[in-house]
Amino acid sequence: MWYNKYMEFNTDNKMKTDKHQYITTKCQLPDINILYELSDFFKIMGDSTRLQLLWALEESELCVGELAELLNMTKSAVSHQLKVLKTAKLVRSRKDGKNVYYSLNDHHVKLILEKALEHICE
Amino acid sequence: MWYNKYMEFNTDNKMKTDKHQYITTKCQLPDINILYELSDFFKIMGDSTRLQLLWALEESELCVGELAELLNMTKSAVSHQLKVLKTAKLVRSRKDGKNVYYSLNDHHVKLILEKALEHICE
DNA sequence: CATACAGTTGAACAATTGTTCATATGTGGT
DNA sequence: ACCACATATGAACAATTGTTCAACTGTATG
Repeated sequence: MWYNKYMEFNTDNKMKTDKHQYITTKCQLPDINILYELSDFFKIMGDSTRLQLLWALEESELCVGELAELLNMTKSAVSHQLKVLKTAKLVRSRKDGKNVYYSLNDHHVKLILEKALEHICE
Repeated sequence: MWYNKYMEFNTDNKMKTDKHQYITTKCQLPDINILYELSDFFKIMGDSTRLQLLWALEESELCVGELAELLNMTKSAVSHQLKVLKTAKLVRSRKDGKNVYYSLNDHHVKLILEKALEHICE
């Protein structure tokens, strides 16, 4: 007989299909909603363009054009991805004349990247 | 004038399109190949089904049927995802009669999940 | 006001993804 | 040998994703 403290996982897994709007609960034992938030977070990190943007911004704030030149991409593509990162609250923006400067918004991201790097590098 | 120590980012970004086979380098400064590996890792974590599997296996090893019942999924779907996790070396398997038992293969994963949880929970 | 530049946006497209279904493989029991 | 069960596999499908392109907003400058 097997038993597992996370047995209550999918008491309500219809939520997944309709773009799961989470019930915001305080953080304790990982329930299914937390896992949805977690996977959404990892989904955002799971793109090399976005990781490049985050790495670049870890150094200093940069505007869209600079980032586009740095990563050798169109401004449009960069802008699209910055929007994703901003919606996820991973970056913030500051307008200065014609330019919009982006910078990191969350100190956790760096820590997570470091842990993941340890994993990759064995 | 802007400058950034990661300026050499995309000296060779054709590698991205053809499913980037990485040049395995020892871990030091994050170069573009490391970022590809990182994003591949996050991609795998970026699915709630796979996260559920990992969480469940953190407790104890389980076989495919048990996991399927636990997550309320078909055995086929579970098997497919376990294969993804195994290919990524995040789980390992052990055959016992008709059953195949899966367990976590990497201690880093738990640490990363914890860091990410801290981030989610603010 | 006109122009040039910086950034945003939405539609379109190809590419990738996760699940389902049907089928195959392998194991133990009778 | 046969059957029942556990798992794996591949094709098919819908859904999601990232980039490109063209058009748009906004700002500075002449």
